[in-house]
Amino acid sequence: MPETTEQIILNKAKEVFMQKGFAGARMQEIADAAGINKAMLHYYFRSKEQLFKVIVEDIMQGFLPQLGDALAGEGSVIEKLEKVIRLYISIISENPFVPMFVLHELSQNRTSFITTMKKRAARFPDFPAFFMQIIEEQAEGKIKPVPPAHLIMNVMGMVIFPFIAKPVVINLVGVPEGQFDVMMHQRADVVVGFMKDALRVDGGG
Amino acid sequence: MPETTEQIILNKAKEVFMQKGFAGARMQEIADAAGINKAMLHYYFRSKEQLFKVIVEDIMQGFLPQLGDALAGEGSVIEKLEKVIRLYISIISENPFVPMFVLHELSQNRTSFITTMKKRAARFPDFPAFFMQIIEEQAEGKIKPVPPAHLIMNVMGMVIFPFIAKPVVINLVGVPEGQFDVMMHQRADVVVGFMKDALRVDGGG
DNA sequence: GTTTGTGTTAACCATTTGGTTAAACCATTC
DNA sequence: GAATGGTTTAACCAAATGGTTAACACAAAC
Repeated sequence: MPETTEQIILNKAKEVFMQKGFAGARMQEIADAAGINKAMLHYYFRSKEQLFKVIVEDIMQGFLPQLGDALAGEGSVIEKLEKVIRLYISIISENPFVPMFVLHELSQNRTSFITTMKKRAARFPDFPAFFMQIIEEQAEGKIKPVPPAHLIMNVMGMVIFPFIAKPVVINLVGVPEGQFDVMMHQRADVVVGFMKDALRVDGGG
Repeated sequence: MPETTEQIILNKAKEVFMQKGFAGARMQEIADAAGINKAMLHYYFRSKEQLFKVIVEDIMQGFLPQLGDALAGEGSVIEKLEKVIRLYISIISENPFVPMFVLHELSQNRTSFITTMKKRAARFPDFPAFFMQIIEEQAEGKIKPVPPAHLIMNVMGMVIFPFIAKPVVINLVGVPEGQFDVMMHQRADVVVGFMKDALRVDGGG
């Protein structure tokens, strides 16, 4: 099955946008990458903004529902957090540019994508429900009383930050480029362990 | 003492570059913000890249040495990490755009700033030395055996990530805008506690 | 009060960039 | 095989953008 032109554009545009950001990306570069004329971009997707929007939503569609699933099912808070950690490290490892891209564009609020997402997505992460569960387990003394919002910030930070900061880790901390991927491989276990140790209730809470 | 034109440019350019990134920033916008002619920008700083470079180095100069100091002095690993957490949350709170800016531009490696920094800076963070200390304390059984690089990634992730992800926290997690600043105020204590609990060696390690 | 040199401006320039147009291509339909 | 309609191309366009230039302001030096 030969890829359709539209698909080729979408894939290449995704690459370019993710690495350069909206402002840094050039329609000509996308066209070149896709091996087509620049006019085709406008034929299939009206404008740069339009193309960008489609891609952002496409990317988010690959991330948010999975988070929603992980938080929604059965299982204790710790089990769910472990699931989130392993899941996100895994999918980010295969899409290492996504976090920086999403967060950077979000910080420009060029996209009101979250509103868009919420509308269309069942399987949108239900944080209030998860926060409730956290509070309950903390009341039962099953886990340490870390404020829910802080807790998920801790976990998401530990998971996502290294990918965003890869150049810093390599150049500033001094981890060799090859070593980095190995580290990310071990990382799921490390973060899971760290999280469990931090939440463990032992002796005095 | 009236601000010199050069200083005004520097300050305004910093604002614009930090919020829009290099690619998104416009020389005209910087000129307008500074209340001067666009030609003045080139009079004082030759080119956009030049101006950008000066600003990046300026910003880094305000961050790296402090990290270096915190890691270098006396004190246990936990004490140093606590110092780092409190210090960085404090200075990032006052410069909330810096992390996203630095990390994004770094990911474009538009700047070889780290090389530049290393050359000129005494007080450049000495990670190898700090890693040694971590390994020693872990060998002595004072703290849990988390691989050093992972440990600082954990801490830096928990500290820096929330600022980078502010729009996500507000729109996705659902924290009200005003609440966010309050949370960041509490956050140093939360992260310090989380880190200590995770590193505590109790009963079985 | 003229010279001198820094600071400042308005006008201008070349290139880049997102976007458009009109014609050509080409498979399918009649 | 002519007509149809979606696809593709080359050429073009206007606006934006980084950068330059030549003249001007103006205080200090002479």
